[in-house]
Amino acid sequence: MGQDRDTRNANKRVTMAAVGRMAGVSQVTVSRALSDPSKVSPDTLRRIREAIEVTGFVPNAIAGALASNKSRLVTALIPSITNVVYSTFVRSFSEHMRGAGYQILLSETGFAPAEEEALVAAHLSRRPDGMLLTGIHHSAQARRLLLGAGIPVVEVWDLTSSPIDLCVGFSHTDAGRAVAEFARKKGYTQAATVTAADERAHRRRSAFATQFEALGGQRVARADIDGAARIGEGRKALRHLLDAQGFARGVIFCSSDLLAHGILVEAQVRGIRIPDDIAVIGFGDQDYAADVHPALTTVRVDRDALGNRAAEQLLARLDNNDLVQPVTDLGFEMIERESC
Amino acid sequence: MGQDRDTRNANKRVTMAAVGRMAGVSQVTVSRALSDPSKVSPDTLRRIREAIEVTGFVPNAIAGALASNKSRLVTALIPSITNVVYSTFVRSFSEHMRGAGYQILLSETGFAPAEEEALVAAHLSRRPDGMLLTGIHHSAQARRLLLGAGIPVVEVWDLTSSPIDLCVGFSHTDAGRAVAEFARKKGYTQAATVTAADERAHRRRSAFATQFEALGGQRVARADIDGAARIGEGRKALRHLLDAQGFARGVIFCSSDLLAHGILVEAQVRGIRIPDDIAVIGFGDQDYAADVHPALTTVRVDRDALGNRAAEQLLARLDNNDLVQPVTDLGFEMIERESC
DNA sequence: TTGTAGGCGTTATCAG
DNA sequence: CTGATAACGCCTACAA
Repeated sequence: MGQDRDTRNANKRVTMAAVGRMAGVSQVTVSRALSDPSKVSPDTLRRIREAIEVTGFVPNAIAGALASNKSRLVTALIPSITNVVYSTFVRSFSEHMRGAGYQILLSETGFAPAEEEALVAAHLSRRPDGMLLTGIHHSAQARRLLLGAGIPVVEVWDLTSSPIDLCVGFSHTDAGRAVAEFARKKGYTQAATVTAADERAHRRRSAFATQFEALGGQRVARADIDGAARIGEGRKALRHLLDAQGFARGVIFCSSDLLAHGILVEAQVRGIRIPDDIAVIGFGDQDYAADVHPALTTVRVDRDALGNRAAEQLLARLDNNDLVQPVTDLGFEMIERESC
Repeated sequence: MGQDRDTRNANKRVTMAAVGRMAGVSQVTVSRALSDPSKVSPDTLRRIREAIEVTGFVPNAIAGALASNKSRLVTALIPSITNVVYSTFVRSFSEHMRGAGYQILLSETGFAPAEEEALVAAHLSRRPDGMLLTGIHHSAQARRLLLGAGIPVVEVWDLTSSPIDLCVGFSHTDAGRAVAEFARKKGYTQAATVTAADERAHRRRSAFATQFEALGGQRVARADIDGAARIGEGRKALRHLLDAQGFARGVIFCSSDLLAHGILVEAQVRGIRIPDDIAVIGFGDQDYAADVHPALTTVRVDRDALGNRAAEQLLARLDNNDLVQPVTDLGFEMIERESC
C-alpha cells in the first residue's frame, strides 16, 4: 500500500496540454473542445475525446477559475447541517444551482456570529461567484467583506427590507402573530410557548405572546430550551410547564415540530389528552408532522420553494438579468390537523 | 440598487500586490507575512496588517492553490444531506478537518452510483487534497478517476478489506447478525424486518434473517420500503405486516430508528402493546431513540467517532505520517432499552 | 478551424 | 529580512 501510494503521488496530473499533444493539437483547442465543441472540427473533436478518455483527464477548475475570474462555485452558510429545516432548503438550492453548473461549498455556523464572520472570510477566499447566508443578522465585518467582494448574496429564512443584496424568506413576526390569531380563534385563552435557543424562534415566540395577549388571551407561560430542539427537550419542557408552572390547560406553541413531537410523547406517557386537555402547535411542517399521533397542527414554510427561489434570484443576478426582485416574501401557511 | 451593483462589480478585488504597495513592500513580503509572520520584521508586519485591515483584503485561495498545488480543500460525498445519519458524521469530519485548515465541499449522491460518478469528476476538478466517500461500492470509472487523482481517499460507513485507499466503518453484515442473536437470546421465535431502499440496509436485513433462522427462529417476514425512511413509512409497514402478512407477534428489526419510531406510533394508535405484543429494534441510536415511548432498543454506531477517525486517517496521509491504518473497524453496540 | 501570446494572483526558489 | 523571477494550468484576445 505504501508502495502504491508513492506511485500514485508521483503521478503527474494530466493537463490540457498533454491531452492536446496526444491528439495532435494545441492546448487551446482542447479547451475549446470542452467549452464549445461546435468550434472544433468533428475529427479533432473525436481525437481529443479519445485522448481524454485514455488519459483520464479531469480539467483543473482551479486554473480555469483563476484565468476566467469565474469559479462556478457558490458557497452557503447555514446554522446547522443536522437540522432538517436547513438541510432541506440547501438541497433544493444546491440542485437548482448545480443544474446551472455551479457547485456548492457548505459550512455550518452553529448559530454563532463570530463563527459566521470567520467562515465568510474563508469562503470568500475561494472566490465564489455568489453566496447564500441564513438569516439577516451578520457582523459588521462580515457585511463589509461581503459588500467588498462584489458578488451576489442571498439571505434566506428571514425577511428584511434592506438585504445585503437579495433576500428570500418570510416574516417570523408575522408567523408568530398568525399562530396567536389561530389559537384565539379556536377559543383558547391560555397559552404557553416552548422555544429553542435560536433568535428567530424567539422572535416568533415574542410575536405570538404579544398578539395572544392583545387579543384577550391570558398571560403566556414560557419554557425556553437551552440547546438545540430535540424530542427529549420537548418532553422536559412539558414537564416543566405542568409541574413547575402549573400550566394544565390551553395551547402550547412550539418553536419546532420536533419539540411539539416531544410534547406529544410526554403527554401520551402521562395520560394527558391532546387536544382535549392540552393543544399543541408546531413549526415547520416536517415530513413526519402528519404521521405522528395525533397529527400535528403546525406552520408550513415551503423550504423547497425557498431554496429554488434563492437559486433563481442568484442566477438572475449572475446572468445580469434585470428580473431580479431584491426581496421575496414566501410567506407561510397554518396547517390544521388534530393536535389543535 | 442597480447603481450599487454596478459600483460593486467595478470594484477590482484587492490583491497582495495592492496591499504591498500600500505598506511599502513587495507582493512577496505580504505573502510571507501571511504564511509565516516570523519571517517578516515586526514593523513591516504591522504596516502590512494595517493595509490588510483598511483594504479588506481577502487572500485569493484559488491562486494560492494553483501555485502551491495544495487546495486545502477536501470533498465529501454522502447519499443524503437531510438524513441525520450522514450529516452527523459529516459534521464531526468537517470540524476536525477545519481545525487542520481544510474546507469541505459536500455533495449528495442520492444513493445513485451514476450520480456519484459524475460528482467524483466534478469534485476532482476542484483539485481537492483528499476525499471522503460514503460506502465501498463505486463505479469502475469513479475508482479509476480517484486512483488517477493520486489523493488520499477515505471510504466510510462500511467495511472492506480492499479500500481504494482508507476505510473507516463497520460491518453491516455483523450488525445484522448481532441483532438476530440478540433477538433469539431474548427468546423471540418470530421476526419480521422493515427495510428502506438502501443497499446497506438490505445487507443488514439479509444477515439478520439468515442468522435468525440459523439460530432456530422461524422464517422472517419482511416489509420493504420504496423510498427513504420516514415515520409514515414505518406506520404503513406495520399495517402491512399486520394486515397483509398476518404477523401478529414477535420482533421487528427496522433498518432505521425512524422506521422503528413509525412502528411505535402505529402500535400506539392500534392499541398494540410494545414490547409485550410486538417488540421493536431500530438502527442508528438517533438522539431521540431514548426519548420516544417506549424507549427504543437499537444499534448504536458512533458517528462522531467515525467522522473524527476518518479525518484523522486522512490527515495522517496528508502529513505523510506512517501511522495510517488502512482499515478501521469501529464496530457497533446493541443498546437495550424498552422496546425489545 | 486552429494557434500564439499574455495574464490571472499566488507560492517556490534563488539572490541580495 | 526583502525582492526578483519563474512557474501553476487554464482562458481571453488576437492572428493566421
